[in-house]
Amino acid sequence: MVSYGITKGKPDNYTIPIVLKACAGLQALEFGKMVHGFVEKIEKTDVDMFVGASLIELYSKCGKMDEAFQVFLGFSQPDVVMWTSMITGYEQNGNAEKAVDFFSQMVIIEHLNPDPITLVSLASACTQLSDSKLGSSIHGFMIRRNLDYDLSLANSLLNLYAKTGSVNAAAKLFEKMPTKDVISWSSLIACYSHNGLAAEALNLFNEMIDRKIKFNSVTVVAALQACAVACNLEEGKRIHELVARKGLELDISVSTALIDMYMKCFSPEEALDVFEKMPKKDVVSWAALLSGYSTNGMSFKSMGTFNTMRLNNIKPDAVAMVKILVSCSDLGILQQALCLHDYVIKTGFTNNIFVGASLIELYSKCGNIVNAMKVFEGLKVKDIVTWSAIIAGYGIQGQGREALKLFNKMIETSEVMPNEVTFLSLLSACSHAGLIEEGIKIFNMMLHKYRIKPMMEHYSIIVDLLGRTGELDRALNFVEKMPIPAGPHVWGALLGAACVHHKSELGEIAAKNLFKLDPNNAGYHILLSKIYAVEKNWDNVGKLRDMVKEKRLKKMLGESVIEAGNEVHSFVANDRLHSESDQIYRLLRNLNVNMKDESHSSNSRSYLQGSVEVV
DNA sequence: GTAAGTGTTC
Repeated sequence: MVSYGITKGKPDNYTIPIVLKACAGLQALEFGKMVHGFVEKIEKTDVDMFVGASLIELYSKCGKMDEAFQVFLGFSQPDVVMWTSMITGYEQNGNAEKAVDFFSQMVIIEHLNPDPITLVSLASACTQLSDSKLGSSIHGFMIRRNLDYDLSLANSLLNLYAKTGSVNAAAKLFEKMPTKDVISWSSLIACYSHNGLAAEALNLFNEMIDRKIKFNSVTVVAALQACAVACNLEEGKRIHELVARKGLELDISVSTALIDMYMKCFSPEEALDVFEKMPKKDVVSWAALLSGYSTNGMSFKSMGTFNTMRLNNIKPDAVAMVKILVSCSDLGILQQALCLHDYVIKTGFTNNIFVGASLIELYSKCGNIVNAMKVFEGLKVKDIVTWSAIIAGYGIQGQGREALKLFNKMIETSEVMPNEVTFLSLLSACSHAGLIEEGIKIFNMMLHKYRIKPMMEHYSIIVDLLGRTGELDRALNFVEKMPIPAGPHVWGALLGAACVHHKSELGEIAAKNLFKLDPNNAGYHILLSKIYAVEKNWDNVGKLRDMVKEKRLKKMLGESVIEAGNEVHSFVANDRLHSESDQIYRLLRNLNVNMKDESHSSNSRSYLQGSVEVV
């Protein structure tokens, strides 16, 4: 310890917590341990609880919950603050279950009264666990104890509702809050954005501006996300100008959100412009750029960006890794897949379940199911995403029976429960392999055994399955009996089937619905005209062609890449539609948005030698 | 006189 020549006076129970807090803030574990030693030397028993709470905070901020618990055990009658310190510690170290456990012990066994701060930490733990039920009971408790005036507590509850998708509860709570700060406003805006309610989010943001309530970078990020989900370029540009005026543009999270917004609004040039103006770029901004390119059908450029990123000595995190694997999947280049897999191994992401699922997808899309299976089998932990990915993989290869076998294995040998996407993968596998009765059985199993409500995608795959095998009456009957109005993909599947089996009457029914639902899509007009052409009904063919011209419809452009020998060519194809498997994988990823960078090994630097070079 | 708590980007 440094001596300042002060010989009189020893640190006491007032000064020690201050020193410990400084250690916690600096993550200075060794120094903190010295202070701990000092405390134990002068106070063998009956350590002051203020000192105790500070010690718990020190250890938990340094990620040492076992040590924190040892300190806690040294007290026979810990008070609410000490209990709360433990709850907070577990929560902030990602062990929300333990946090809730401690809370129950404190209340049920020790009969201690939680205060607002205890409840804030408990609410954070519930958010981590997505436990909105427990959240509601916190809310009830809060009201009974007249604690609903506590701003931080209300904010953390608001956040809980926001993250668990309880939009109405969040909005209601916000309305009832007697005081609101920028966190309350930002949380509700983010809540709307994350739940796809872009108009509500932007309205709220504009209300803030109208009422001259100060917003910050967090608020702006949430508002930009709303523009991104709604593909609202105009509003996005307006917010861009606003943040530029306020000097928030150079905030790294704001610029990254701007890149993301421009990319999702299909404006890659503007996104690149923002990126290039950033004084400092981190792995998140690079990932936004490269994943944006793949969103815009420029996966080739995405791969190039990944290389530039590494040349700039930016180490990918698990999310960036997933993004680049997805770009490579879009291209379907096996040679690159092998390089990236090599890179994943060398950077120590092999046991990350999200990276694993993306690798399985990548190999499946490249047609190498053997390697996909090897990756799957090598994963220590297999969650529903990895199971669904391998099932979908077999489905794409047309190996429906294998997919069904894997599903049965999953149910028999693991605790993993199937979700919407698992069933989508299975149904798609059945459809590709022409397994009608199996597909129907799976669909019924989803409904009755697992009580999962079908999404539009499930309906359209069933229609596709029936249509593909020529069961057109059954398909139409199925559509008519759907509990929700059929969407464009359902009618599209029916139209496709009518086209294959030359049924113009059925094609007309499907097309009529499609023209209503998706009037600007040229593809449907062209499909119907193909049916007429087979019947040599040239009048109707002509009428349809005129319609397309009149509405100035164009088919969507998309990029494709072919691998020829050792060369890779990128070209623009004019009819690249998003395939079913793309959709399944996209849904699979979306169902797992709360991805955390867990297995990031610290000794992973760039190991790029010859064989690992990407594109 | 002293201890615990809320929202951000891929």
